[in-house]
Amino acid sequence: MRNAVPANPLSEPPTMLGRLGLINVPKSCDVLAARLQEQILSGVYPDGSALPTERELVLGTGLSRGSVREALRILEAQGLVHTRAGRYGGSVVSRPTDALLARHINLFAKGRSVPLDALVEARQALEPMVAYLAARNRSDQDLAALIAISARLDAAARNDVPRFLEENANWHSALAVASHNDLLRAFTASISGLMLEASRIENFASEDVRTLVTLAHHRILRAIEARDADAARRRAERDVQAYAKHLELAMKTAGRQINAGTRKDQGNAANPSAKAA
Amino acid sequence: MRNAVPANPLSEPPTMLGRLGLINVPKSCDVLAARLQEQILSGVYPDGSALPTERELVLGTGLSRGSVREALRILEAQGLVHTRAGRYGGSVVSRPTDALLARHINLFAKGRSVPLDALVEARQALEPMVAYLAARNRSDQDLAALIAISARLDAAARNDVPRFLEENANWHSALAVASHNDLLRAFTASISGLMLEASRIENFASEDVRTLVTLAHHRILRAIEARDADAARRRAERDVQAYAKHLELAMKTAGRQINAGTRKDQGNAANPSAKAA
DNA sequence: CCTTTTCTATGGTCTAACAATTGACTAATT
DNA sequence: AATTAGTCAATTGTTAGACCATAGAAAAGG
Repeated sequence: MRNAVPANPLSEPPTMLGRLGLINVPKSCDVLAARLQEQILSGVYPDGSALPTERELVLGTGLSRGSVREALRILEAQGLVHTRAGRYGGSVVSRPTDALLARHINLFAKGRSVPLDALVEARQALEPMVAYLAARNRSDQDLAALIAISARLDAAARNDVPRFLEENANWHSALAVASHNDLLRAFTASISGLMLEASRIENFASEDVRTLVTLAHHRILRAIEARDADAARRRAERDVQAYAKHLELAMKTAGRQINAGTRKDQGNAANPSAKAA
Repeated sequence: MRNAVPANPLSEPPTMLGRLGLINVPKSCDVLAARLQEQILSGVYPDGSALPTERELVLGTGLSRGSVREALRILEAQGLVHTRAGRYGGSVVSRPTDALLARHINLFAKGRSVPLDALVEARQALEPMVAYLAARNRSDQDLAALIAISARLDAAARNDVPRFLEENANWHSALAVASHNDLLRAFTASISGLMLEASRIENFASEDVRTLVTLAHHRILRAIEARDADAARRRAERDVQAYAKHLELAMKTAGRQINAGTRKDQGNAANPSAKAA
C-alpha cells in the first residue's frame, strides 16, 4: 500500500514522495489538550476561571467523555488546571507551581541519570546570581527567614547530620525566595532537593564540610543583610567553588560516579500491582 | 454527616478531629501513575523497555481501562513513556527530552508571566558557566556547529533581523550543547526560546545591539576554540552584563514591563500542538 | 438564627463494544 | 527468487451508556 493508486500513470516517483514528510496523526486528547492550553495561555481562560464542564466539552468538541478526560489529565500534569469533584466543581485554571516545575526537573534529572557533577555545576552557575539578587531584592521577611534557618543550621551542624542536610537545602531555597526571581527560585529549589537526596545517601558531609558550609552561609547572610549585592555574589562564588573542589576530591577517593537517579531501594513494601512482566 | 457514627458515645470531640488533618482521596489514575513512575525511576522498567499492555494493567490493578489510560496520559505528559498503536505497540519507557523540559519551563514562565528581567537574570547566571564548560568540554563537532551558526549570524546581522534573532537563539543553544551538561542545556534552550519569542515581538534589536552581540559571540568563540575556559567565562560575564544594561535602558524608555507570557498574537503560526519530537 | 435534610450538577469509575493501526505472516504475481 | 499484495491478530484509539461519590446550594425544620 505504498502508493494509493498503483495503476495511475500519474503516480509520483519515489523522489516526489520524499517531499511529503512524515504525517503524524495526533490523538484526539492531545489535540484538545493543545487547544485548551493555547486558550489558557492566551488569556481566554484566565487564572482562576473555570473551564467548561466535561459534558460541555463533550458537546462542544464532538469527542467522547473519555477523550475529554484524558485531555484534562494532560493539562493537570502540566499544572495548568486543577479539577475538583462535586457540584459546582470542575476544572479550574491555575498557574504552574514551583513544586510542579521542580518535579519535572527532577524527573528529567533522574530519568537521564544526570551526574552529580552537573548538578553542582548548575548550582555554581545559579548561586552567585541568586545571592546577588537576594541582597538587592530581599524583604525584611526574607531576611528573617534566612536568619531563622541559619540558626537551625548551626544547631544541627554539630551532631545532627540529616537535619543539617535538610536545613541546608532549606537555606538555599530561602535564598532563592529572597531573590524574587520565579525562574531561579524554581531551578534552585529543584537542584537543592536533588542534592539533598544525593547527599543523604552518599554522606559526604564530613565535619569540615559542615563547618565550611556554615561559615560560608554566614558570610553571605551578612552581605544580604547589608544589601551589598556585589559582596554577596563574590562570596557565593567563592564558597560554591570551594564546595565543588571538596566534592571533586571526595568523589575521586570514592572512585565512582554519583547520579541524580539513585537506583538503590528495590524493597517496595506495597506491591499490589504485580502483573505479568 | 460530619461524623460517621453520630450516636456513638465514643465519638471524638472536635479537638481530636483536628489532629487528623485533611484526608486527600487520590484518584485511581494518579495512584497508578505514581506507582508506575516510581517503578520506572527505580529501574524496574528500564529505558526502552515495554510497560504491560493496557489490558494487562487492567488485570493487574483491578482498575478499568479508562483509568489505566488516564494514568498513561499522565506519564506521557511527564515524558516517561511513549505510546504506539497497533500490534506490537504499547507504552515504551523513555527518558524525558530536553524539548519536553523546555516546554514545561515555558509553561511555567508563561503561566506565571515571568518578567523579561527575570529571564535575563537567569541567562546572566547560566551563560558564564555554560561558556566555561563549553570551553572545557567541547568536542570538535560542537566547535564546528558553533562556527557554522556564527557565520550565519554574521550574515544575518546586517539586514535580516528575524533571522538574526533566530540564529542568536541557536547560538546560545549550541553553546549549551557544547557544555555537555544536560541540565544547563535544557535550561538554556528554554530561556533562549522564551527570549526569542519576546524579542520577536518587542524588536529591541537595534543595529548597535546586533553588532554588540556579534562581537561578543566572536570573543567567546575564540576562547572556546582555544579551550580557555576562564577566558570564556569572563567574556560571557562581560557580554551578558552589557546586554542586560542595554535592555534595561530600552525598557526604561519604553516605560513598561515585558513578560514571558505575551498575550498578543492570537493566530500563532507556530503549531503549539507539536508533540514530543 | 442555626441545624439538618434533600436535591442535583458535577467529576470518578466501570463495562462493553467497535474502529483504526500496525507489524508479521502468507499467498499471488512477475 | 524477488517483489508485491492480501490477510491476520494484537494492540491502542474512541465511543456510548450507565452508575457511584462528592459537595455545595437550597429547602425544610427546629
